[in-house]
Amino acid sequence: MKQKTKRHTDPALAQARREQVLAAAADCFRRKGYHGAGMAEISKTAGMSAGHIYNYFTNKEAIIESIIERDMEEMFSIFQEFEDMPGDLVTILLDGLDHAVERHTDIDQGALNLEMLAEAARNNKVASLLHATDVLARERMRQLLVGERGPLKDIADDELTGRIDVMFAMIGGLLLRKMLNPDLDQQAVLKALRPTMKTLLLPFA
Amino acid sequence: MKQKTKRHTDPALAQARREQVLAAAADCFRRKGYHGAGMAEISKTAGMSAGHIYNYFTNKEAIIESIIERDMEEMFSIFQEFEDMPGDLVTILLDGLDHAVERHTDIDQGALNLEMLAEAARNNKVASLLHATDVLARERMRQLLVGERGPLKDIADDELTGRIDVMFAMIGGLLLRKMLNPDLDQQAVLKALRPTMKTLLLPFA
Amino acid sequence: MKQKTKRHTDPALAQARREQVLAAAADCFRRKGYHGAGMAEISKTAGMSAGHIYNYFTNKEAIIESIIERDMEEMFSIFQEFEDMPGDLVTILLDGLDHAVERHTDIDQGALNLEMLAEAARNNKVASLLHATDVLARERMRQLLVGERGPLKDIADDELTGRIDVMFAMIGGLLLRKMLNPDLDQQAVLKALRPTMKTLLLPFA
Amino acid sequence: MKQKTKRHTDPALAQARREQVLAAAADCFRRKGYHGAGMAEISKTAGMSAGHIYNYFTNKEAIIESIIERDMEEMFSIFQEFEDMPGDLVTILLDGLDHAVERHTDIDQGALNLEMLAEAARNNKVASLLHATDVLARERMRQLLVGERGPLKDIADDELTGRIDVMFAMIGGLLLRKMLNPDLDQQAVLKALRPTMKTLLLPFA
DNA sequence: GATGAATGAGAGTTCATTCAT
DNA sequence: GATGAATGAACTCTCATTCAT
Repeated sequence: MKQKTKRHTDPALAQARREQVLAAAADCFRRKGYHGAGMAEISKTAGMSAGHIYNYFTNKEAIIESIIERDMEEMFSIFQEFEDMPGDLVTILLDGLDHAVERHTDIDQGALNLEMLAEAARNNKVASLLHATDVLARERMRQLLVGERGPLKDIADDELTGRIDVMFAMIGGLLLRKMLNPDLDQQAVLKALRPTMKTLLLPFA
Repeated sequence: MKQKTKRHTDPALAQARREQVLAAAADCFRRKGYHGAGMAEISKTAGMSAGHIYNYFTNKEAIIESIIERDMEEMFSIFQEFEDMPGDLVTILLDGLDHAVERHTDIDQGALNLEMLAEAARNNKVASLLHATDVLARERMRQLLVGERGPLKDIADDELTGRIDVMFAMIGGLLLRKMLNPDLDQQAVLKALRPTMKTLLLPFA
Repeated sequence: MKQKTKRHTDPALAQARREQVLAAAADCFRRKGYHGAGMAEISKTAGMSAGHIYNYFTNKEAIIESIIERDMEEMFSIFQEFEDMPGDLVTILLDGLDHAVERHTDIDQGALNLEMLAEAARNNKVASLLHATDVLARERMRQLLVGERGPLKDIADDELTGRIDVMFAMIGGLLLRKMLNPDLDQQAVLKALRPTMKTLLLPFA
Repeated sequence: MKQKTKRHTDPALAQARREQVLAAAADCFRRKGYHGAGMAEISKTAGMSAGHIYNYFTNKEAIIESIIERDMEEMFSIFQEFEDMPGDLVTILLDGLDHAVERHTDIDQGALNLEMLAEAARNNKVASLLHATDVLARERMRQLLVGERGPLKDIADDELTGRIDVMFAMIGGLLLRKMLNPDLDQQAVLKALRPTMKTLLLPFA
């Protein structure tokens, strides 16, 4: 429901317009929040009239939904990268922490993510999308960890579940840290993060 | 700006009224979010007229600001408890995880906290309050860890900084986990969380 | 659903405000039509802010519904008058034609009635109200005609049905006549109308 | 104003296009009403782009005006039929009632007619067209009734005027009846309608 | 001739805030 | 102190109309 089914004669143009809107909306949501940003402001940022946006999105909600879906796809590509990398998985994941910290301490993206989470608390569609995304992310992670190359092939299922949630909490929590502590020292965080993640990636003693 | 400077003839009554409003507002924000809850609903929940609220708070923003201040005080009392407990600090902190998980997976409180964080991205007053609270919380934690009974008396300053941020990220991140995965298994999380926190509380090998 | 259930401290004031709005809206609908008249215009005509109207009516639709209900009540009082009058019913009804013509050639009321009928074609709630009103009106008329004093006690049921519909068509149709022929001569109409109605009120030869 | 004065290179094609639009618009207005039907829907129904319609009609109003003109012509052809029929005029007119009832209880056409009448209350052009049509219709009827074969050659002029208005009210009113009472029994109506119309077509006793 | 992308004014509605009582 | 009637600006969304192609 997040994209108008309306046919456009020039699909490339339509896609370009859609992306214009998504970029503008993401920007506005970051700065003003979902409710704080009006369609007027979004349209001005997107460089098109407010009315025209409705040729590409059924309503404001559909815009944030599309943004979420876009993010979802991006997340999958990250998992794919991990899966495609050769070598020891623990090493790969620990090395990946640098990027993860980078990504989760981008204050603009963080603000946007918070908006989406806050919106999820009162908008079922948004909540469903986020839940679905999370289910898939956990599943991908699980398969990574118990797969052929996985370091946790032998642990109990619910222990694995707990570990994954704690990993995600830790990484996702960085976003909150950056909001609450803008001076967050990434290098210091990484130094503490690596041994901690290692604990989670290997069987407990 | 969060409290009217207006003089009230009966300061005790005024204080009671303020707390009535704060409790009602927190309740409404939890259920509907900051933007979703209207002054009408808050006033009904508080058992007083909408207009009357403005005798105690200059506007809606001032209400959420006051709620944050109240929460801040609550957090300090938790640190105080840790400090007052006798025995081994690592044990105390690890035992405290049960309560921490409990507190951070309360979905209503989580929704409210997310609202406040999201609001911080665009409301300077809210941001300042949260930042100040966080500075104090980190400081309390630091003193706990490097204090007389502390397990990390000997590590470098910036390493300690990193560890604290990761601990806070991990605990705070649980809030996000619960929002994204409402079926979160608290016991499984605790089982993974304890060894992980222990890694952070003791010098790395 | 046409009246807000919201409690008002001063019901008399509330009622007065409601009537202010209804009068203003009826006026605007007459002049501009239901769709042509905006809430802004109605509120200006009513002498209150647009927002305030929503304290008394849930939405614009509820306003036209209330107008219809008001008209419905007026219609019943007219039937009541007929029923309360002593004397020969045929004479009473024929004498009532003067008022009927008067009422149905009021061009403002006519315009408003047409709006309501046109709106009924696309608004189910309005249609239901009008249908319900019409059912009741036909029933009242039927009881008048077959009642103790009625002139058509002995005719078949479906003949009676047909007669009532033709009577109502004839009277209601005057409204259309006045719209199409503003110079309509009321006296001339009455001269033709009386014998015609008499034909309908007495058994056919 | 109802037709663009713009010159078209192929007038026949232009005329065809105009009729395409009129047919589509009439269809849409019937189903959704004048205000309920958008130019987008009309253009889709007409099988041409919205913009192109503006090459044939200055605006939406011009479309309904043209529809009225078309209907006007249709009405005249009905009178012509009566005039061309041989035999007793009273019989012809009474026999014509079947068709009249049929035509005036078509609920879609009725909705369209109501739209036009309602529109007349606020659109002078529409009002003028309808008035002019009505003048002509009354004149045709008058000539039928007082003509060579007419049954009312000897009655006073204003009595005739009144009778015609009542006849038209009765027939036109059926449209209202059908809107208010969709279950209207056509046969029962006809049984009551014939004697009533006969009363109007013959000198009063 | 024909398209439909694009506009922008204006629609109905909500809600934080004010103020007379 | 307390009320809630009243305001009005801002919101999302629609749609007749224009115009570059």
